[in-house]
Amino acid sequence: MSSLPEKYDHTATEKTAQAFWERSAAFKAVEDATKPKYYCLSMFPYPSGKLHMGHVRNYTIGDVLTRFHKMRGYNVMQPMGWDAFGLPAENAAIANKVPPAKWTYDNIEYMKGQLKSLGFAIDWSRELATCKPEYYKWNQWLFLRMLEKGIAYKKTQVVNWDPVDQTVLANEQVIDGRGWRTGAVVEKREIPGYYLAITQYADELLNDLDTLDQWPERVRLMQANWIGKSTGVRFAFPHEIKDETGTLINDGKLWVFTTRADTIMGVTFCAVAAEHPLATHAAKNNPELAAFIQKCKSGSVMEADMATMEKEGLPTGLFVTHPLTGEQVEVWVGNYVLMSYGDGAVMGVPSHDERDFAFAKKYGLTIKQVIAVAGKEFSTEAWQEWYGDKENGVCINSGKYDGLSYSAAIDAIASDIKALGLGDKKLQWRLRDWGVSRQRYWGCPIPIIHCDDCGSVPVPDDQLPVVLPEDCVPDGSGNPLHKRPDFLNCACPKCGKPARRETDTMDTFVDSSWYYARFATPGNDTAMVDERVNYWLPVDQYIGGIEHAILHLLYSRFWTKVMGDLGLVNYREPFKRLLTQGMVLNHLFSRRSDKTGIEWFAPEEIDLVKDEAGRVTGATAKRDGNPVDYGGYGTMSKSKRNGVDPNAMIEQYGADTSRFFMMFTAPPEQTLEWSDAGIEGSYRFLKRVWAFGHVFASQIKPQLPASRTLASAKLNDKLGSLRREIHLLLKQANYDLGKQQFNTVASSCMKMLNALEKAPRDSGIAAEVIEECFGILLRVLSPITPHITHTLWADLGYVKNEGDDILSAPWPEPLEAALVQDEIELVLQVLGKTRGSVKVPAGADNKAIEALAIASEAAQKFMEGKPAKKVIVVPGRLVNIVV
RNA sequence: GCCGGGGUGGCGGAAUCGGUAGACGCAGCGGAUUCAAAAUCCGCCGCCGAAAGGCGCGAGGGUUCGAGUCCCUCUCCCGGCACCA
Repeated sequence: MSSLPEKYDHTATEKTAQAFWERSAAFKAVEDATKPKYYCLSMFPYPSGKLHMGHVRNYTIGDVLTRFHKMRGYNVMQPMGWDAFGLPAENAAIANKVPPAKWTYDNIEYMKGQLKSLGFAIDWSRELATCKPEYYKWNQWLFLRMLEKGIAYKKTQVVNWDPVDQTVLANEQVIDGRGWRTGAVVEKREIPGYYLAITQYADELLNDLDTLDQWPERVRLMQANWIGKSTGVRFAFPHEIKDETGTLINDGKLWVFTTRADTIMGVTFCAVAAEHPLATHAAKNNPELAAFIQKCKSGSVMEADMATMEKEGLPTGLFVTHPLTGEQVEVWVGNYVLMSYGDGAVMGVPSHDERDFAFAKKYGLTIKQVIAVAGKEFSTEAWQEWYGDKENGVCINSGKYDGLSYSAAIDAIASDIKALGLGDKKLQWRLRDWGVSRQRYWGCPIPIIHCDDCGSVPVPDDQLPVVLPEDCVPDGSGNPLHKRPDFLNCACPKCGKPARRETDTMDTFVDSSWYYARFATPGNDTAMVDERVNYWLPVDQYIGGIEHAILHLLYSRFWTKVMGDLGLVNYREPFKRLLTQGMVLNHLFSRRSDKTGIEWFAPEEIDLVKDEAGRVTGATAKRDGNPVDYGGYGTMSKSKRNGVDPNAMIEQYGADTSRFFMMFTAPPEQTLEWSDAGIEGSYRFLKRVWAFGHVFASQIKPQLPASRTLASAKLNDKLGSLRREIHLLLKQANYDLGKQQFNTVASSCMKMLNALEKAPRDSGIAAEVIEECFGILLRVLSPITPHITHTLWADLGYVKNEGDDILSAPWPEPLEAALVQDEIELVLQVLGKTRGSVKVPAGADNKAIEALAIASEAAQKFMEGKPAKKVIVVPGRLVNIVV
C-alpha cells in the first residue's frame, strides 16, 4: 500500500489513470460469444473545432453506462467516430483558404485529445471518419444496390440558386430570401437529383415503432406524426379542360384525396393549390388570378403566419363533374391547399369541414348539409363541431346513401367510385422520399458517370470508391469539383467513350445512417459489414440529442431495413434503447443600447445582486458597475457569449469533477442549468472522498482480511446501522442505475460519504466495516468519476493482479444480512395525520403492532380518549389509527 | 388548433405499489478555527406562530383511513407537428 498524498491533485490523478488505461488497452472490445454483449453508443460528433458542453454531457452519460455494464460482467463496446463531411468545413475553407479536409482532420485530432482528457472508456481502435474513402466507399456501394432495386431514383428537384455566385445554396445559406455571401435575391431552380424511396418502407417504419418499447414515447410519436399515415379515398372529378395544344389537362381528371368520403354528396366546390396545372392554365387569360397565384407562391411560410392566415381564394372559371351526381362543380384556387400533399387539390364540403366552411362563408358558396348528428342542430351560421363527430353521423340528402353511418357510407361510396374507374380507397402518407443530392464539394461523391450516348451510368463496383480530391479549396462560387478535370473526366463504363463524373455529393445524413454498424466491423475493405455486425448489433443503448428525434433516427431505421433486405444484417431495428439527453444552459446577460444594439455579457463579467434571502434581484457589469438585463437561462452559444469551455473546466477542476457535476445536477433527459457554485460543490465532494481515502489508508491501516468475517460478527449499534445504511444506499443506487437516473446515484454516493465520515474508527471491526463500505462507495462512484476511484482503489490495496483496476472489480450487490434489523420504527398516524413514530420488534405481527401503537404516548395524546375504530398497518412502513 | 411532457423551498432537484413531502447539493444565516481572510469543520435553514399547533407539491373539486402520486374541471409553461384535405 502506497501512502496517498494528502491533497487531491486532479491533474496528476487523471494523467496517471489515463496512462494506465492506454497501456493496458482497457477499453478494447473483442467479440466473445460466452458473455452477454452491451453496445453503448453516443451520437458521433461533427468535428467543428472543439467540444462543447453538450458533447461532454452526452459522452459522460454513455461512459457511465459503459463502465457500469463492464463491471456488471458484460462484454462492452463503446466506439467513437466523426461525422466529418458537411457545410461548415466549406465555410471555414472560404474564410481561411484552407482545404476542408485539412480543417476537418486538424479538428478531429484536437477533439480526440479532448475526449481522451475526459477519460471516456472508448475503444479507439474502431475509430472512423465518414470523410475517408474506406468508409464512404460503402455509401456508394449501397447506393448502387438501391439503384438496382429501384429504391434510389432520379427526378427533378427545386433548389435555391444564387445568381451572382452561380451556385446552389443550402437552406441555411439563404437569409431573408437572399444569398448569405452575395446578398443577391435567391431564385428557385429545377435541377435533376437522386431520391431514396423511404416511402416504400413507410408502413414498416410506422409499425415497427411499436417494437421500440425502450424509446422515449415522445420520439416515437414524433416519428409517427412525421410518417403521417391517413386512410381515405382518392378519386377524380372528370373534366374536359384542354390546354392550348388541345390536350386534356391531367388526362381530364382532377384527383383529390379525402378522409371523409361519406360527405362526398355535400361537395359544392373544389380547391386546388397555386402550383396546380389547372390553376396555371386558368391564370393564362386571367391577370387577377395570375397575381393571386404569385402571391400564394411567395407567401410567408412562417409557422406563426400560417396559423393565423386568412383563407383566401379565387374562382378559376373552370368546372369539373361530380363523379356521383354529375353536377358541375367550380374549381377555385385556395391558399390553404398544399401542392406537396396528396394531389394538390381538395374537394370542398363546407357543411362538414371547418376550413371549407370558412372559405364558403367568405365567398358566399353553397353550404349543403349531408350528415346529421343526433342531438345537434345544423346551422349555416356557425361552425358546429360536425367534423370531430363523424362517428355519430348519418348520411342525409345523399340519395342512395341516406341513413348510412360513417364507415358504411365510405365503403359504399368507395366501391361505387371504383366501379366507375374514378378512384379507390387509398393510404396517404405525409412522409416524402428523401432527396440525397447536394450540390456541394465536401461530401461523398454520388457514383454516377454521365455519357453523351449512354446517359447516366452507375460506376461499376470494381471502380469504387469514387475518391473525392482532398485538396480543393472552395471559394463560394460553384462546386470546386467543376474545376477539377482529373476528377471530372473519365471513361464511360458502358461504351468506353470520354464521359463526365457526377459532381453532386450525398446528403451527410447518409453518412450517419449506418456508421454504428461499421463500428462493429472495422478494417474490412472487402465488405460493408461482416458477421461481426450480428454479434454487436443492434445497439443496446443509443444516446444523443432530441434534435435528431426525427431525421437521423428515421433515416437510420430506413437504412437498416434496406441493409436487412439485402441480407447484410439480421436485425430490423438499429437502436434497442434510446436516451435523449437534455441541453446544457447558462445564464444570459445583455444590455441594449441605441448605438450598438444588444451587447451580450459573459457570466464571468457579471456580479449578481442578491437580497438578504439570497434571491437574485438583478445583475451589474463588473466593468462599469452599471445594471445589465438578466435573461434567465438559454442554450450556450458563441453569439450570446454564455458558453463554458470544457478545457478550462477540466484544467481548473478536472475531468472527474466535470463529469460528476454533469451527472449530479439534473436527470439526463432534462435541461441542465450551468452553475459555477454547483461545480465547486462537486469538487468539494471529490476532495472529501480523497481525504477520506487518505485518512483511511494512513490512520486506520486496515489488515484487509483474507476471508470476510463480517457476516457472522456481532456489530455494535453504530457499526451495524452504518453498514445497513450503506447497503440500503447501494440498493437505491442500483435501482436508480436501472432507471438511468444518474443524479440520484451521485447523491447516494454523497450520502455514503456523509455516513462514513461520522463512523467510529476505534476498533479492528470498525476498520473492517469501513473497508467494506468504502469499497462499495468507490465502486458505485467509479463509472461517474473513474480517475479518482481508480487511484484510491489501487492505493488501498484492492488490486491483486497486474493490469486490473477498479473497472475489473465486480459491481457490488447489497447483502440481505446487512439489511436486517431487530427493531423497526414505524410512522404513527392518527386519522391520517403523522403524529410521531413507534418502535416495534422486527418480527411483530399486526395485532402486536396495533397494541404497541395504541399504547404509545403520541397516539394516546391525539386519540383524546376515543376508542380506536380501525387500525391500518402497512408492514414495515406505518400504522394509522382511525378513531 | 392537435399531440406529447411538465408545474414541488430563494435555486438545481428527491420522494420505487397511494404511506413521515422537500433526500442530496447550491445559495443564505449562526458558530469554531484564524491577527485577518481563504480553505476547512459544526449547527440552522418551506410558510404562519412565542409555543402548542396550523397551513403547504399551479387552481378548484372528487375517491381513500391516508393523495405530489389515482379520477374530473380549469390554468400556465416547455417540446413537436400543423390550412395534412
